[in-house]
Parts: sequence; C-alpha cells; structure tokens
Amino acid sequence: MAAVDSTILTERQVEVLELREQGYTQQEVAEKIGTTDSNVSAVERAATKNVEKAKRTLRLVDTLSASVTFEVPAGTHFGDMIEMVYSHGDTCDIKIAYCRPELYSYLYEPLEKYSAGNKIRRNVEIGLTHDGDVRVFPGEVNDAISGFDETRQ
Amino acid sequence: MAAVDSTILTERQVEVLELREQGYTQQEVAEKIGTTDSNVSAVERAATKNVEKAKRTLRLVDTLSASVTFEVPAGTHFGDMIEMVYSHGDTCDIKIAYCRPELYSYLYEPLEKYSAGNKIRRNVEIGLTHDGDVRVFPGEVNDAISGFDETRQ
DNA sequence: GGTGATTCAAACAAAACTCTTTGAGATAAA
DNA sequence: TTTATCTCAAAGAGTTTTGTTTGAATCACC
Repeated sequence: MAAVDSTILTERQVEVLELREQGYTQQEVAEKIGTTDSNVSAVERAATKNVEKAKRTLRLVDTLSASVTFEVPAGTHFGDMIEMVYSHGDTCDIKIAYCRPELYSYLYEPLEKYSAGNKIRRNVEIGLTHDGDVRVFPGEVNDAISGFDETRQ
Repeated sequence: MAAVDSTILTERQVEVLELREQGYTQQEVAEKIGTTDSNVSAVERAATKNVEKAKRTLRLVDTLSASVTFEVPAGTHFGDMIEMVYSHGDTCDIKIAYCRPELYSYLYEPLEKYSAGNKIRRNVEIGLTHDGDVRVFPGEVNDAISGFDETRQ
C-alpha cells in the first residue's frame, strides 16, 4: 500500500481510493477489506473531502502570500469586485497584469460556482502579487447577505 | 480575517500566517494576538506542516490516479528504478514518454533530497498514466533498509 | 558578553477527526 | 418490481490534533 506519511489521508482512505481507482465497486471493495458498502462510501467521501481541503489550503496560502490582500464581501457585484482590484492596485502601486475583460473571465472561472445573478455568494479573499498577478480564494458562505440557500440542490 | 472553511488550516494558523506574511516578527505577532512568542512559533510550525501535508496529499492522489501504479522499495538504485518504470510500461502497453536520460533527471528532481549514493532512502510510489507520463510520490522512511539516520542534519 | 528573533520538547485539556455500525433512502437498469 | 450501486445521518468509541504554558536552547549580530 502507498505510504500516507505526512498526508491528510489515512491508510484506510488510501486503501479505498486505490481499489476504487482500479475500478472496483464499493461493494467489492467492502468485501476485500472486510466491511460494509455503506462504510466504504463514508470513507471514500471523507477521502474526497480531504483532497478538496488540500486543494483549498494551497489556494488560500497562495492568495495570502501575495503582497497585498483584501476581502470582498458576499453579495458584491462582479463589476464592483473588479473595480476593487484596480483601486487596490493603484493604492499600492501595482499595475494589474490584466485588462478589464481579461480580469473578468480570469475571476469568473474560479468563482462561477459561487455566483448567481452577477453577484458573488461568498466572501472572497483576493491577493495581488508584486508583478500584478491576481489570486483568488472563495471563502465561507454568507447566506444572510447573499440570500441563497447553499444546501439546496 | 481570511476564511478557513474547508481548509486544513485553523483560524489561529491563518491569523499567524497573515501577520507574519506582512512582515511582523513572532514577538510582534504574539503581542497583537495576546500570547507568547514561543506559542506563535509553535502555531506557525503547525501551519507550515499542514501546508506541506496538503502538497503531499495532492501529489499522492495524482500518483494514485494514474492507470498503473507500483512501489519501489527504499534502498533501490536509481538505475534499477528506471528499469522498473520501463518494464512496467512494457507489461501494460504504455510507452513511457521519456528517454532514459530524460527520465533520470525527471525522477531525480523530486527524489533528490531523499537520495544518497545513487540509492533512494524512501519507499517511492510510481504511477504511469495512459499517455506515458510518470508520477512520483516519495513515501515513508525505511531506515532499516537504507541505513541512514533521517533525523541527523 | 548581551540582545533580539526564533526554535524546541514536554505536558495537558479541549476540540476535531476517524472508522465503524445501523437503518434508511436515492438512482438507474434489467 | 427487483437488483445493484451508491448516498446519507446519527451515534459511539478511539485516536489525533490544537493551542497553550514553561523552560531551555540556538543563532546572528552588535
């Protein structure tokens, strides 16, 4: 079995991920490792959640390590957020490396799933690097402002 | 403060990372958040460890998601490991996308710090993708085989 | 030598997470 | 309908992690 040292995955989680990756169904995996399909499902879900956490962690650190950071509150319009990027850039003598249309799609991509009606439904942390790059971290939900029920499908 | 939702960093850890990133010393951060410099050091270390864990997690998942995976035991010579890559590729009808010298430096880069005397000091998980790419995950220490004291500087 | 910045180990309580079981549903195909 | 596959919530016991304190140590620099 693959090593899990200094990883946020447990041995059990890697065990399940490996077998699932090889094409076995949850029931087959359950038999192989001696437990129930329901348990395999739970472990697999925990593993997936951990992988998502790892991705978000690196994105957050990447954003925080920019020389300027600021937070955009949930409910902000996309256009306003873009203005905030440029004005913070001006204030800190950073020339943003994107023109307005570029920045729009650059920001829209990672935020698409947290947006609706041209508004962002989450607090967003934005970082500006020395050389004008823009980094984004979609943060926690803020239903009070956005007026959306995140849990609904 | 930046959101830490669905992240493996705690609020405290992000708090410290943010202030440290802004250039404050550990003592200054300690005063700001009302604790000791020694504590700030500990929290910062935990945060760094978590970031490393996140990186290793993604590398492991990347390796595991390859269509063929196998493990190279600690103590293996670099040359033997490279032969293993090609022979597994042959077995599974995967044409490795690197020639021998390329593969050598490609594998040496991520494994350099775990190597000595042309041997690897750790178990290494290797994944081969459908299109011949090679992925590497340096695993747990195995001092019994490698005969090295990892803790020594 | 002294000083500022940082690191480290040990210990502890509180908090978070893990795997598991149980029992119930959801979905889609035969 | 039956079957296979997968999901979900709640609850429990066990393990791990976290933040913290204390006291000592390291390192670079004046």
